[in-house]
Amino acid sequence: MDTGITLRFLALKKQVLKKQFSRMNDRQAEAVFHTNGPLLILAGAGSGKTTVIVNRIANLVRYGLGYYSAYIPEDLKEADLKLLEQYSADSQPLDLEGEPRLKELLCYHPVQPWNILAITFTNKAAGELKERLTAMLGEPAAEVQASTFHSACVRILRRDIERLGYSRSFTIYDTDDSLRVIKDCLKALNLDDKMFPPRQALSVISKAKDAGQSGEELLRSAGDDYRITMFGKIYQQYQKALKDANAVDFDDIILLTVQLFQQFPEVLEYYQNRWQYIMVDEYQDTNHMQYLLVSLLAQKYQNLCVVGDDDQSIYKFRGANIENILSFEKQFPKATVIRLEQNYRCTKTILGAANAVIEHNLERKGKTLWTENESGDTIEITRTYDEQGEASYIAEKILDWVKQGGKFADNAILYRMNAQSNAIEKTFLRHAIPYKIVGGLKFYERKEVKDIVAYLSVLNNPADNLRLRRIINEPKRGIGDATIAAAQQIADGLGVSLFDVIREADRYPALAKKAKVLTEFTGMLQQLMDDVDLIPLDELLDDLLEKSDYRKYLELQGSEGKNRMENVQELKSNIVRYAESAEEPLLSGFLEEIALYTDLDQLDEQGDYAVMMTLHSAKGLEFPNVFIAGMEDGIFPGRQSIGSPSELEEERRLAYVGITRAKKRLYLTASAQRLIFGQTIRNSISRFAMEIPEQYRVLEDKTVVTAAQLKENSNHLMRRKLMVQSGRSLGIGTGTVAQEAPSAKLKLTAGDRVKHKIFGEGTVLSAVPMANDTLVEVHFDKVGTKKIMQNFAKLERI
DNA sequence: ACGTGTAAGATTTTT
DNA sequence: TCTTACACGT
Repeated sequence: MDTGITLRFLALKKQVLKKQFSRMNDRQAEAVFHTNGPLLILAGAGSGKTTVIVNRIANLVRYGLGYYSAYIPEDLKEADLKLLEQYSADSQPLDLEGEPRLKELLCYHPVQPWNILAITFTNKAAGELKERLTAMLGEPAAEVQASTFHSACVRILRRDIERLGYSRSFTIYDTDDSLRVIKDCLKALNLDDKMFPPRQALSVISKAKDAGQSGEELLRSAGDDYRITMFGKIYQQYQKALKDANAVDFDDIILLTVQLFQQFPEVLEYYQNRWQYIMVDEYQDTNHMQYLLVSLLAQKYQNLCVVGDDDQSIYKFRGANIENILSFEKQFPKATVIRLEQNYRCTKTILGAANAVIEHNLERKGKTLWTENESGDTIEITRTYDEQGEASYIAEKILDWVKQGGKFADNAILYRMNAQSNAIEKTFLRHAIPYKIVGGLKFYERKEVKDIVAYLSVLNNPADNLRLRRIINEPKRGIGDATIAAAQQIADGLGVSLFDVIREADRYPALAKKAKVLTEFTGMLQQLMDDVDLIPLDELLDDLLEKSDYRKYLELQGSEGKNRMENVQELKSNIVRYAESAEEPLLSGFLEEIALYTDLDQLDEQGDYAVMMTLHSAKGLEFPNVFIAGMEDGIFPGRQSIGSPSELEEERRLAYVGITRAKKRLYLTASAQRLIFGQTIRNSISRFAMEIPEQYRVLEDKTVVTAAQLKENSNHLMRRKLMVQSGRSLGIGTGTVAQEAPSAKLKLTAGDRVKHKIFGEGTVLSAVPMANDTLVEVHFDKVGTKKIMQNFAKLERI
């Protein structure tokens, strides 16, 4: 064959394929066309990393190794080149099925979608990835596995955990459950929980698990260190409790999977063959065990692509090991490294600020983002007198924005800790700004929801002692601590579960007195268990509410109970939603889903709400306008981090994440004083704000309070008392949608006589329209002159 | 066994 | 400021 035609073919093929991904810049295209071998993509904020992942998968599935392959199809003819030429300028998706010859020319070893595993940080990210893949690839996208580390591992464990001595119906314990177990262990070991704070114990155990250390190994490594010895004992006890309850914690999910792979090479090989192409997003936030997991899986084919940004590593406190990304090239010597440094999200101003701030960190790979976007508005740094002033400032800016035709949903308010949301929430309520809070009081952490989930968990896994004890006397059945302790003792003695003991309570003299209630209780559960696989899940929930008397119990609680019932109903609609979406709805499947669920996952784009969340939750999101509240030394960076250079760097990375969430406008607010944990503290402006070069920012000082504002503030206090807690009802971790929009505009003028619920009757002195309301000054006959917001106080004219 | 009251404690970030 | 734990009385 003459070489001219083959060379022209290879060049033309590249051209056609490149055109297929013409929206990629050169670096991105390089990442997309890289197929085999380890690949590290250092992707800066807003550099289109999800797009790259999606396109890379699409390329693998559609064209396989086609781009770089020197393979020449059989009987290549001039007509083939003509065919390719036809498409060489066309970026429309090619119809490979409709043009078989085109497929032969362009594809080489296309990858089966089910051979691809994409790991993301949150379920939401996994969902988005799938959505975008479906848009590009159509049906085959469904076969690609996109999930979090935890859900991928749970699926693996569901198949094979019996090899490790657990049963397949294992329960997943969240942090709260784990803490309770630790507390029980401390009691059993006769240890003081002040000497050994449960949280600290849990963190020690978590670190040990990340290092692959068992309780015994921790104990052995302790030497004569008393504290570590004790933590080792707690760890042993804790792990035994989990295993007895057939439960795993978050760390176990990863650790056990790794152990499964290490101890059973045939299982590992199965998954190595199953997932020949692995992609990991947010690689900077993986911990050591996750690294181990990934390297085991990728060992055979070495087709591992990790995407991350060392500057956005913000989970060190949770064990994330920034080393994973910093030394990827050492761990995978043949790795290709691609840097994505063009930012498509932010204005030049915002990006300049972000770059300048992060440059103060020493521990980094070092990269500088650039953008072709416009320079945009200057960053406003505003210092207010107190947190109410801060909140009002934010509210004002948002109302301005909306008045100019913008949406509430264009705005995000980010803060360092959830406690800061309160002041902002109240102010938004007052200004009728609709908002949603992500995180904070979580839906699945509410007592009534946890109770019902505990019931369901026990139905699924009767060995789950912890959850059984949670519900055994909820609602009250006359089964007290003494009875439970006696039963637990028998259970421990016989080496069976608590459930098995109380089910046959009449066999044990120690339980004789309570045998009737105990067996009634287990009988009730048994009836439900018999139905688990027979009736729809939502019916099961209804039965449960009746048979357990939980509904009755809530009904006796008046309005509070009503509220709780609403949350239970919300749980039920979640079950229905799950049953509709799952291929095979199972109780265990539902429990698994909610165990790995976070509030972030249900943040939807529908509805026009301003969003409030912590800086951590904001990772991966973007908004036209971003407010970062509490830009103060002592808050952000937090007090504890100021002494430690490495912690300070982590805080600075968090600042970097926050700043780069903004597409158009960035507002930083600091308060001269604020009430936190019941104490007033004074802070100076955050060093991070000051690290932004002056060319990008303006500083505005609003700390000087006018007399009118002071009065306004005291009115707020008064009004707050009137407000009671009107909100706080809606389900699923949403905050409350601002209630009533300003009611019928009653125009008041000086001289009008009005009536107020508490102050009685009075005469209007002045009325000044404000944001969404009117500030009226009224001289009340009995209590003198007051300034009030008209709509809020529901003034009536008489 | 259960409900009430008071005291102490805790507050970073979360799969 | 808010929640949780424990002690007390019933």
